[in-house]
Amino acid sequence: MEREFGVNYEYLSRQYGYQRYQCKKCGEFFWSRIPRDTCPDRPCSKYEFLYKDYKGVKPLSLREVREKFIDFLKRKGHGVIDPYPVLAKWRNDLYLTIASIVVFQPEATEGLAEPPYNPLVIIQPSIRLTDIDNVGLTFGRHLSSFEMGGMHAFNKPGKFIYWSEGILDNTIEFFTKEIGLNLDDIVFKEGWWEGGGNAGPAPEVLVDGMEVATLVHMAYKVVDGKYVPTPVLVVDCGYGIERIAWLTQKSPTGFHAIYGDLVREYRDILGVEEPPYDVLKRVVYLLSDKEIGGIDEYIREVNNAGFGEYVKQLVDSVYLYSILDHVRTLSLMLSDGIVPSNTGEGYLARLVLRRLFRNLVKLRIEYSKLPDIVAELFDRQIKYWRNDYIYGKFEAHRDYILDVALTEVNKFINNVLRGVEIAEKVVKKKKSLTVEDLVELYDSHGIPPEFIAERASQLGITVEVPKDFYSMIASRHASPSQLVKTKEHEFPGEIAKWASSFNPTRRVFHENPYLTKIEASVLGVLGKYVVLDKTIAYPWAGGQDHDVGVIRFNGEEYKLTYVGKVGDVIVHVLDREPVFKPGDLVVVEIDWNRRYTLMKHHTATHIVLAAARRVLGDHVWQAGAEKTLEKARLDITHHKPLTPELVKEIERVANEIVNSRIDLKFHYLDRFEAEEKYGIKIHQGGAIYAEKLRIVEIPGWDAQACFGTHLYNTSEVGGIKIINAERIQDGVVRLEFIAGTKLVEYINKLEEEKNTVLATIEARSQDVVAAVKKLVSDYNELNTVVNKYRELIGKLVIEQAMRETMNICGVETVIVELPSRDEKLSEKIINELVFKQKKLLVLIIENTVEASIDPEKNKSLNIDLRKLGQYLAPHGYKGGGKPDHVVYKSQQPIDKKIVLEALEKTICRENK
RNA sequence: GGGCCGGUAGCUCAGCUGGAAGAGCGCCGCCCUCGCACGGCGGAGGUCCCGGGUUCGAAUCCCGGCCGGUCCA
Repeated sequence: MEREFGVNYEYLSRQYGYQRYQCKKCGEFFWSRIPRDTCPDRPCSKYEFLYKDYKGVKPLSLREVREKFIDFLKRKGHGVIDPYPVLAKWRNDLYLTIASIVVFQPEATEGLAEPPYNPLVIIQPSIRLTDIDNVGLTFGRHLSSFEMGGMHAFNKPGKFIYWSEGILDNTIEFFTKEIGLNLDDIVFKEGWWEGGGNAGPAPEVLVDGMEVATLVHMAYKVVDGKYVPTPVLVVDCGYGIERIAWLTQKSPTGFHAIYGDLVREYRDILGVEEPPYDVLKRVVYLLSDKEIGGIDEYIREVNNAGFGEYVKQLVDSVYLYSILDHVRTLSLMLSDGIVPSNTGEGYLARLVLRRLFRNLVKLRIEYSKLPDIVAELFDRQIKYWRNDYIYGKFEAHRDYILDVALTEVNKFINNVLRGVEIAEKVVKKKKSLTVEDLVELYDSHGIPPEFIAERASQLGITVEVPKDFYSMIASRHASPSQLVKTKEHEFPGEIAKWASSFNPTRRVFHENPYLTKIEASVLGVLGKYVVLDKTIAYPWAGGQDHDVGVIRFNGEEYKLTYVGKVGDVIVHVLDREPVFKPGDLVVVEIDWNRRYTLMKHHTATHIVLAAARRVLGDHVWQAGAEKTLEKARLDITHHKPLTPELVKEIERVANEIVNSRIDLKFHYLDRFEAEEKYGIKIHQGGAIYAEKLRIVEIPGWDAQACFGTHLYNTSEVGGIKIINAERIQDGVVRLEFIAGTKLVEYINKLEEEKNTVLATIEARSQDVVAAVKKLVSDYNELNTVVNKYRELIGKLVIEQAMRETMNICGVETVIVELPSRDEKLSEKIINELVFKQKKLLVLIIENTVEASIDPEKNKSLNIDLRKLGQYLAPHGYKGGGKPDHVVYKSQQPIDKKIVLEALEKTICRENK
């Protein structure tokens, strides 16, 4: 199998004179034209390319590398695909585009749909955050986002494009003829690639220490840990566009090659000094075969290399590079519509944002200046990439990018300020910080331990941050779960199994959503479950509620209580077991009023989404939706809560679409055709993997892959009223709305509520506002009066109590009885009698008796009122309290005599 | 989707081993001052997120929910 599907090294040897060698350092095998002891890959080799004199290589900019790559493969018969977004909305197992092949998975790689061209070439910006800590430290080898030059072909039985020989020919021709390298410079290292359920041999293309391409021969599927040949042999070759540019330019770092003048602009903004050109290049060279785990190791290595005097510039530059990188990655993410959030892909954006901000802090940028600096950095980057093939789109999303950056930087600042407070509190309280404290501060409050250590040292406390801190965090979290679980209403296993044995049900509700009655023949019956050859009953799917109705047979009528989907088979659930059998003809009739409302709500949902995108921007995606008889619900991504004005504006635009009387269009297209025609925005309801997608189009406004039943014209919606708009989580706003005749029901309900309010407050006029205002002012007036009476009664009660003061064993005691609870009155009485007059107060209200004495006074008296309990308990009193304040409760009305006796015993014995 | 932290006066928060709801800032009035600031005295302002439970008694303990934050997928 290896030989059949594998890399044709034999061809490499015969055609190009390569021979196999084993690296004496790492032991791996590689192919070279000239004898070599070691492979030209780190850590076995340094970046030799930095100082090598390539005769035929001209320095190429990023753009030139891209152009050469595309033009070359175009000449070799490859069709050109424009870059896809980094937000992988067509996949439900990935958030971000991590490689060019991701664009074509799974439809093209599984043979479900034809790719747009075959073979094809694409320059695909890809995001990989796993190595984000290394960005900067490796001077350009690691980037959080990079351009992958993708060379792809899909070989199917009967349609062979090219395989290993073609891969090797193209690669060698590109690097020699287009880039100008000598064949002797190019080495192929044997490798194996595995990911996303696929695998295959994957030689790495190495040039003097730099891996410039990986040639994945995707030939296997991984099924239960075993390699199974794939039906489609996929050529998945990725060329590192940035690395190639760096190689040809031989600039000290990859960042110089990518960002050119922007490096200097960022230096000026951030006040970072440039290390001397030769020093920088030398350090990059010397460190290029080292594995550098962090900034401390880096400093050590710089010192070891003898460049200690430049350490500050060199360290600051690492942060600078990482800042350049993060700003570009974020601009990409935000341009493609990611909304920062505490969950999902939004969290990945926030992760990069927070790292960017932390790096700025490390460059000693003051918090107060952070917002301006951040805005400036994004602004410069957007300008730098103006009109660029890949990043030119930044400019169109400038407002959104800057808005998000500022929102997030402010959140970050608040978070840090709050974090410092929390950290200080803990430090002050405990005088020291344990590792657990650090973990909690980071995990629950997002405060990095470095920040705490710094703050603590200012307070004179040393805090040790363990080296493996972040892996401790990782181990604190549970093992990873599935990325996305699509919610489907599920039948019991046996029913699902039974249903899936039938042919797909003909979906007449798609052919004509206005049919209310149809004759169909029975294919299968299992208990109350029925499968027909065709149906007009819509199943629970795509967030649209199922239909209800009846199925008739021979004058017998069965209620259709639920309709569901098992794959392409539609299952009808009846109220009881039917008498009809497979082969019988039945009549299906649906509840049209319900269906029509659901249709209106569904079309309204597409309209509201279109309106929200128009009003708020392209970053708005559907994050969830549900259409029921009562109302429709649409969750959209947006970075801020919606103001009432914005909600009104969305509603206005939505109704404008209704009034424009637009005919909807329905198409069946494969994914690539649909994306080509309508863009990635068709994937609103999550990815659907199918040969053909059903596209519902509101021309000029919206097009999405959708299973639901829709109106033929927007005007049928009648009208749309947004009844609720709330933020349901960070980055997601929920809109709830109703359409059509539901508006009347809604208004009727409001009217009823209004009338109920009016009736309850016995208003004479129909003016609710005036009536409620009057009610409130009456209430306030009444309160004022009650307060005055409370004042008066309090005074009277207190006066009477004072007159009736008793002397119990030398303690001045007063008894007050109140008919009912009034917290404010009690408070007043207690304040006066206990704390000012220094009496022992017994307050009897309903079934409770409360005794209190001023704690100050009690210091000399030394009475423990809790002793009352001993004497009261036999009479069924329960309670307790503090020495100077107790409360006892009885089931019966309070008997004053019992209380007085208990009090005497308590005080008199106490004082003896 | 999961873990963790939090929700108390207009704001920032304390109180959380159950027992009379607090501080600072802000607000109102008075004193001091030519006036302001500072200072002093007095005052208003509370559904202790919601619901249930345990208890004589819950801001505090238990259960459920809502909301916010944060980390990780």
